Amino acid sequence: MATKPPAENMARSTKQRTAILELLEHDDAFRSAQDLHAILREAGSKIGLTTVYRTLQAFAEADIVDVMRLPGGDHLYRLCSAEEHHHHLVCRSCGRTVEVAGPTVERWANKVAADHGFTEVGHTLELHGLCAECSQSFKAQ
Amino acid sequence: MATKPPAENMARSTKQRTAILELLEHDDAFRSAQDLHAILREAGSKIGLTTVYRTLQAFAEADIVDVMRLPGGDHLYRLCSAEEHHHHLVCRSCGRTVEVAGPTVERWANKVAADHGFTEVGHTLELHGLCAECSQSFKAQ
DNA sequence: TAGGTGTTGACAATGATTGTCATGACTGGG
DNA sequence: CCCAGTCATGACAATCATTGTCAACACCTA
Ligand SMILES: [Zn+2]
Ligand SMILES: [Zn+2]
Ligand SMILES: [Zn+2]
Ligand SMILES: [Zn+2]
Repeated sequence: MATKPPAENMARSTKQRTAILELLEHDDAFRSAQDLHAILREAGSKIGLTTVYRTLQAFAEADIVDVMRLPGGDHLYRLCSAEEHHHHLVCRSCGRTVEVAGPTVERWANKVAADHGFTEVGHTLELHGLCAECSQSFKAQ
Repeated sequence: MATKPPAENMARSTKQRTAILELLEHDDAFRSAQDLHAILREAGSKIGLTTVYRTLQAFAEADIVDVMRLPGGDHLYRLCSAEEHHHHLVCRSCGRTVEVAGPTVERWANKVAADHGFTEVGHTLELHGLCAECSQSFKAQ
């Protein structure tokens, strides 16, 4: 149950990985591989789409980034500060994301699972809505 | 905020829809469109894959079935008894599913969202583990 | 029973993700 | 500093669930 090995398959440090990491550091919303690729190309990088996909996957395995799935099924990535288990409150308009801990939920989940005889329980939880700012914009039509 | 119109686009009753519905009625696990299609063909039906997809979508829109997404991104469907909002406790080995209500979670979600100035909040939550039976099998190696 | 319309199914198209593999970029040792 | 040994990259092909198309069909009702 320990945290995964820090960097399973990230032996070397490269321009591409650095570039992606830097992008993520200046962004508090979840982004897709395609988005990041587009941004990097826009900025003049010759990075390949495949590389972006692979790098993001590696980051995810190493728990360097959090992954979330869009209703459509696409993967989105975000650099998260919290080291421990947490969930996300995402603005469905601008993408702004807040990390939230859910001790209440964790307890509830464990109890429910136990009550039904389940073991090895895990869970996925995500909150989505309109952030304060976007709520305003919408109210003002 | 009322429940969606019962049957937006399901004007007629057909053999295919009946067949799919019947399959779902005798199954308490989530199944994919492809699974259901395979089973129906197996049983001699000439139903088309496209039809299964469309029907399942329609059922989902009409809140006749619940949808869940696999880590890989595929859609799974299940006929649910509870009419109100609920979540799922799924066995990741055999797929057996239990419906659970989560008043605690609902309250928690609303509070967290409000604390951060978010409005129009919704959430997705799912529990997965090993059911009592599968836990046994695994323990017995 | 016949017509109007919702449905079907074979097939093509989509599009994000993954596989391939020759070429290029790190890094540690000499 | 230079080189070999790897690991990483990127252009391109391949997957594969899902969606789009559209002519042939099946409901249902008047
Ligand atoms: Zn949690
Ligand atoms: Zn916002
Ligand atoms: Zn359900
Ligand atoms: Zn089970």
